Amino acid sequence: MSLTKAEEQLMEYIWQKEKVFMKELIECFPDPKPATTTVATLLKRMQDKGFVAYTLYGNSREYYPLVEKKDYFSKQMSGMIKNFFNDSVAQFGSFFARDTSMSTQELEELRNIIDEEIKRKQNG
Amino acid sequence: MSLTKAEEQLMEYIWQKEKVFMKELIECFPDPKPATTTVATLLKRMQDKGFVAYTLYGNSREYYPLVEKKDYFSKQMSGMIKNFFNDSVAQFGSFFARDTSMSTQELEELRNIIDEEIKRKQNG
DNA sequence: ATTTTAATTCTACATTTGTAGAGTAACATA
DNA sequence: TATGTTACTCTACAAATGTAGAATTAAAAT
Repeated sequence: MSLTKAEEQLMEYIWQKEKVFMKELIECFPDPKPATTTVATLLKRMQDKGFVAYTLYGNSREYYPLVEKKDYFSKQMSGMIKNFFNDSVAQFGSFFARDTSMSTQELEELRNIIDEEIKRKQNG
Repeated sequence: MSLTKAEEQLMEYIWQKEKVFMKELIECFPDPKPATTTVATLLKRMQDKGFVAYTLYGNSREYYPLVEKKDYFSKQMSGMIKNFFNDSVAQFGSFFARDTSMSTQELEELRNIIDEEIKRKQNG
């Protein structure tokens, strides 16, 4: 199962904070901030889906993610790559380099990252 | 505005075919195929959203995309990058290289693509 | 102990999305 | 031209989503 838009937004704040009480979460939102009940509903649904859990402190809960951002994101990416690029990561990469408006500098930075990654994989 | 999951699936077929009649679209789906009315509804909504248009041939319509796949996809990516990577393409690239399960071969392929792209940009 | 405050649950409701039946219009053909 | 065929529109409806009021519970403050 996957997060909806509203849940995803909230999840992003949770990932940022690592651990967080509802009150703090609401403060993360720009005005107009959602009602506490709205956030509570989303948190509930996210628990049901297995994305967050909490530790009880007194009467309030400190929420934390059960799914890592990178795993969630990877899954999202896989989905897109599957749908749009015939399940070929390379085809996607090609698209990404060509058709995303990256500056030369950004491209070079990316190439360096990839280079390092290749080396890292070759060594161990 | 953006496409829903079902619309996106349909759009993918339209992009593949470039021009297509509803009948052919339905054939694209795996069994169990959706009812014609279902596809018709989706096509209608997609027209309203400005994603497809059609040419009339007799009493039937040949649909074609108004939005290019790469543009649509770019926008999707931008959204994700904005949400998950603080609007930094490089940060995304870094994530992509490190945390997506790409083989060394795929990474090398990607590096070559990026290299070419850098050269292309430097020349003209 | 009583009041205040804050978090959680229950319930609700409008909107969006996925899906399709029934009816209608137009075309093909006997 | 009557009849079947196909595509489209209108309408409908269940499920998912975004949002939040009312009631409840529990902690905190006085």
